[in-house]
Amino acid sequence: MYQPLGVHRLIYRTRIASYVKAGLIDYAVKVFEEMTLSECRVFGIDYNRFIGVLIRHSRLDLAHHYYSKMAPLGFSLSSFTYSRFISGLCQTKEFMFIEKLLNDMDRLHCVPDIWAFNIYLNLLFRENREESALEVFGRMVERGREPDVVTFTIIIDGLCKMKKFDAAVQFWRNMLDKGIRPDNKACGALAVGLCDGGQVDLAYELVIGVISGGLSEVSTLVYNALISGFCRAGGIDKALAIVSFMSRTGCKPDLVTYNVLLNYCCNEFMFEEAVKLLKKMECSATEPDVYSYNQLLKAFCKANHPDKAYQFMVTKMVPKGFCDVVSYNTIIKAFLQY
DNA sequence: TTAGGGTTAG
Repeated sequence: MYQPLGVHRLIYRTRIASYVKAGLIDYAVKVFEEMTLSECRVFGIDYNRFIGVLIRHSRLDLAHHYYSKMAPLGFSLSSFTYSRFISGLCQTKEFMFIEKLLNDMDRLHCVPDIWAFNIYLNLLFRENREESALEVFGRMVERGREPDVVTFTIIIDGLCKMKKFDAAVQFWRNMLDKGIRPDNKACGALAVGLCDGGQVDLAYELVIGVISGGLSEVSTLVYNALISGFCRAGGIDKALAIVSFMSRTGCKPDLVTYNVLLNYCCNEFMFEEAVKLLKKMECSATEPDVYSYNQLLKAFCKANHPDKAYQFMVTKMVPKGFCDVVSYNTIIKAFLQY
């Protein structure tokens, strides 16, 4: 009986769609394969849709396979599918193939979307391929894809981790010049990054600059990074000033804020302040944790009072279940040195 | 459907 090929094609498509809907990708693959071997023409759109499905289901090898089959037929993917393909390949770190897809897109004059670029940039920095990352950034700008706050955050974070602070700050300024408002994550990347590298004053200047300029609102984490940075650099006054500043902006100190300050007091033999802080915590909604108690334990030991430390441990820490390997190591070391 | 992870101890 005569049946036009269009009907066959429709049947194939329907079968594939129902298998995909049911999550039976292997069956869908079989039908697609059958379709390509049959007499009906398989169009670019069929490859596009099916490769899209394979990418969504993380079947990247198969997606690769069909991509190489479709190219000689003169078919190409849609810009959307190319972008999803690149994003997917970032999970499997297939750099060579990503580059091939980028070049293919160039030839077709289509540009990956912002997600594909950001995901790729992030991968390159995670793999310490800073030079390639900056090249990709240049390529992105050249092709007219405007970087956004996520792009800049990835770059700033990556550069700080590589200790390239000047370059990171340049990108921060570049972002502001473009009128992009740094959000909490962007401020976090810069604050944490610069403080880790000992550039606390610079971190403070840049981050507080955008907050007091009304450009950004940040979370406790960002303030904590700065507070901790100043405590480590011996700038307790600045640290305390940030604590009152954050409270004024409606951002309450949390457990980490208290612990950072406790840590400072205990290292600097400011025993009374430490006890006061601990009591304040015990009375507040922010109850101390094992970290907090370990700070006090350390303070007793540093003051050459392992006996008092032991008392503190037995009466205050053990009943609350707040003793860990750090507590025991601290006290054992103290008794050995006593 | 699609992304940025990062603050405190011995």
